[in-house]
Order: sequence, then C-alpha cells, then structure tokens
Amino acid sequence: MAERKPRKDRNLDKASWISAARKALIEKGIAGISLRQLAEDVGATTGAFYWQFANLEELLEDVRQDWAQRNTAPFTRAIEAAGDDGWEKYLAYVGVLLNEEEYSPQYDNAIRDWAHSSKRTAEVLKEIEAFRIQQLLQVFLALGFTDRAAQVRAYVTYFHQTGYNAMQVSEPREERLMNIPFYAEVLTNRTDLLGLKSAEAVSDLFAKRLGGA
Amino acid sequence: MAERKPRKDRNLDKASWISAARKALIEKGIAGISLRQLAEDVGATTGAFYWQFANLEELLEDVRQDWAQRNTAPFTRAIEAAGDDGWEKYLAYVGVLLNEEEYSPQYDNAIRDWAHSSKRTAEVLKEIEAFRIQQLLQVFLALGFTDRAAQVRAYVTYFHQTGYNAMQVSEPREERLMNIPFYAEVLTNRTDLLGLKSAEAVSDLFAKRLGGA
DNA sequence: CAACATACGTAACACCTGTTATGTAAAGGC
DNA sequence: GCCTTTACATAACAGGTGTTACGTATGTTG
Repeated sequence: MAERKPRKDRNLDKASWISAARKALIEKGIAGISLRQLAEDVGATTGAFYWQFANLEELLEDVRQDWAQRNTAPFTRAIEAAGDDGWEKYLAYVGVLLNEEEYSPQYDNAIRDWAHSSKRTAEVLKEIEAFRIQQLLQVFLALGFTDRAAQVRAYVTYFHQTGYNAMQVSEPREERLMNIPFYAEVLTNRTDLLGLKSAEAVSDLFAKRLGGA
Repeated sequence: MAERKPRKDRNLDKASWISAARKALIEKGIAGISLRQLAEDVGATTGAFYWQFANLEELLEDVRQDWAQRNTAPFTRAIEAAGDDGWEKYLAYVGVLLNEEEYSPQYDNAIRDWAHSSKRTAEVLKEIEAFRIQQLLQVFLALGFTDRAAQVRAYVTYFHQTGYNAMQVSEPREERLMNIPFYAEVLTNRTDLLGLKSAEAVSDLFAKRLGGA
C-alpha cells in the first residue's frame, strides 16, 4: 500500500497536513492526532511528513495559527462592515454566529480542550479571547452602555456563546432562531426583535443584512 | 521501590484510585490518566489496580459517577434550602458558584473535554446538564418569568457560567464580586444588588445566607 | 503449625506513539 | 546519457500504553 504515484498527481504541501490535522482535532480532540493516521488521510506516509515539517510540534503550531485566523476574521469583517451603530454591530455579530459556514464552533471547542494540556495553546487561546471580548465591548459601548455595565454585558454575551458551543446544544434551527429576539432583549435591553413572530422572519432579517453588506 | 508494606498500613480501596484519577483528570485531562502514573500516586503498582477493577474502563465509569454526584448535589441542596422565593433561589445558586470548595468548575471542564472523545462520557454529561438547566428553569419560573422568556434566561445563565468556567477566567476575587450585582440585573432584571458598593458588601450577603440555611 | 485465600508486586505481552536512518523513484540540469 | 536534487516510502528504534500471567508475602482459619 501507499504506492508511489507519478510526480504530477501529488501536491503534498503543508496545507494538506494542516487540513487533515484540523479535521482530526475537531472530530477526535488533540489525542486523536496521530502521524500515521494523518499520513493515511493525506495518502502518504510518516516519512513524507518530515519533508514538510521539522516535527509534530511544528504542524501543531501551524494548526493553532490556522484556528486563530479562521475563527476570528469573520467576526472582525462583519462588525467593521456594520458601521458605527451599536445595534447594527450586534446584529452583525449574531449573523456570523448563525452562519456556521463562516466559522466553526467545534474548532473553538477543540482548541479550548487542547489548551488544558498545552501551555502554548492556552497562550494563543487567551490572546484571541481577549481580542474577541474587547471587540464585543466596543459593540456594547456603541449601544450606549458604559463602564462596568458594558464590560459585564460583553462578558455575558461571550461567555454565553462559549457555553452554548461547549455544550454542543442540539436544538432545531427553528427553535434557535425563535430564541434570538429573547437573547437580544436579555443582552442588549432592546425589544426591537420581539415583534418577529416566526423563525423565517428572524432568518430573513439576517439574510437581508448579509446581502446588503 | 514500591516495597511491600504491612497489611494494616495500606488501605487501597476503590476510592483511592478514583481520587487519584479525578486529580489527574482535572490537572492533565483524560489523556493524562495512565495506570502506571495512578499506581505511583496511590503508592502501588498496576497489578494492584486489577484487584479493585476489572479494567481501566471500570474505573473511568466510577469517575463519571463521582463527578455527577459531587458537582450537582451542592446546587440541589442550596436551591431546595432557599425556599419558594425565586430571588432567594437565584442568590442560593450564585452562592454555590462563589464558594468553590463545594464544587469544582475544573472538574466540569475536564468532563466536558473528555466527552468529546468518549461517547459514554458525553451521555452522562448530557443527562446532568439537562437536569441543571431544568433546575435553573424552576428558579426563573419562581422569579416570575414565563414560557420562552424563562427558558432563555435559564439558558443564558447556565451557558454563561459554563463559558466563564471553560475560559478559566482569572479575575481578582474583588472584581468578580463587584460584577455580581450587574450579572444579577442582566439575568433576572432585578436591581436589588446594585446598591452594594463594595466587594465586602456582596461577600457578606452570601456569607449571611450560608449561615442561615 | 499447616493450609489456604487475600492482596498485592514483577515482568512480560502486544500495540501504539513520534522520530530517524536509509532506500528509491521521478524530475531537472548539463 | 549521466548526475544531482527532490520528494517521498520503508523499516526500525525507543518509549509509552492497557492488560495478563505468575510469583510471593501477609493474614486468617482449622
């Protein structure tokens, strides 16, 4: 097995290994990453791995950076694009959360798990989370909250989302959409969305905003 | 090493192994649990282990049950003891969260991590979390919220706490105490605690309640 | 005092891990 | 056509894992 293919048919670059590692990390946790398994996934052997990376740790560091980029950029883009209005910024944030093709909550979970056994991962995670909370703080300041009130609402919003992801809640999408107006009321004190009486109405709101941005 | 001690000096029961496993799980995650390491911790060898347990899985199942009991009972006790008033129930819940000798958020984290690679652990976790959220729902119903509003506030409260723990936030205790009135306002809409202007005043409130129960 | 069950310790098994040394087929340069 | 470099595959090494077979000291019973 693992027969040698003609040169043109193969393109074993770093990205292939990172992609396989990301997939394994998300599906089975950091303990599920094994060189032999990764090699099988990319259709190569462990020997090939060491042509692209000095060692496993080098790949893992690339995975950390891959996560930091993939799971942060979508929020930054959306919130910036929403303009200066706080309510628009909040809706943009929720919009990214709902559109899970843009970012992966499971990726977040896997990194957080990994951080418990890897100092370096904990370091990267801490840095990114501080950035995200700071980002949410700006949203709540733009919404008119000040000082500790804004800080606490940013915390509740982020912690709530983290907890929701960590628990891998499996509620029907309709249920999730119907809850959004209520979450918005608790977190921002704004009742704007409570008039939306169907899941479709909520869904449309964010679809429209995505198109307009 | 590992010399044979006189029979009277040793008490290698299941609890010793469970305790060592709990410690290892919390500190290093499920991957950090190794039979040889556990044996060293309890001052025995792997051979001794198989006298108490049929295999590793049997110990791990005991650990799952250990967690379910330890990290749920304190909340049940406190909320029941608080009587029928919703506000008192909420304060009792927060009181347990603050008094981390009663339950271990790190234990929760470790179990949640483990659940990502163990179907059985995920099963136990899911069951316990459903119970906890149901418990919080009763608190918010007692506070006067109804239907989806009560449900959403129970979710936000639990998810927020889970996220807070998962992130291993390292804020000074004074900071944490000062935030409590604001969290209470966001989650319950009650402003009762906003008058407390010092960390000590918040701390006293819960100390008094603990004594009175 | 002898016989027996209890409660371990010791050592080995098979399997898995990251890593490395070495072999080798393909591509490019002269 | 030869030579060198590239890009792998193969196989082995050292060290870790759960598990098991077996030896052995201790405590209990007759």
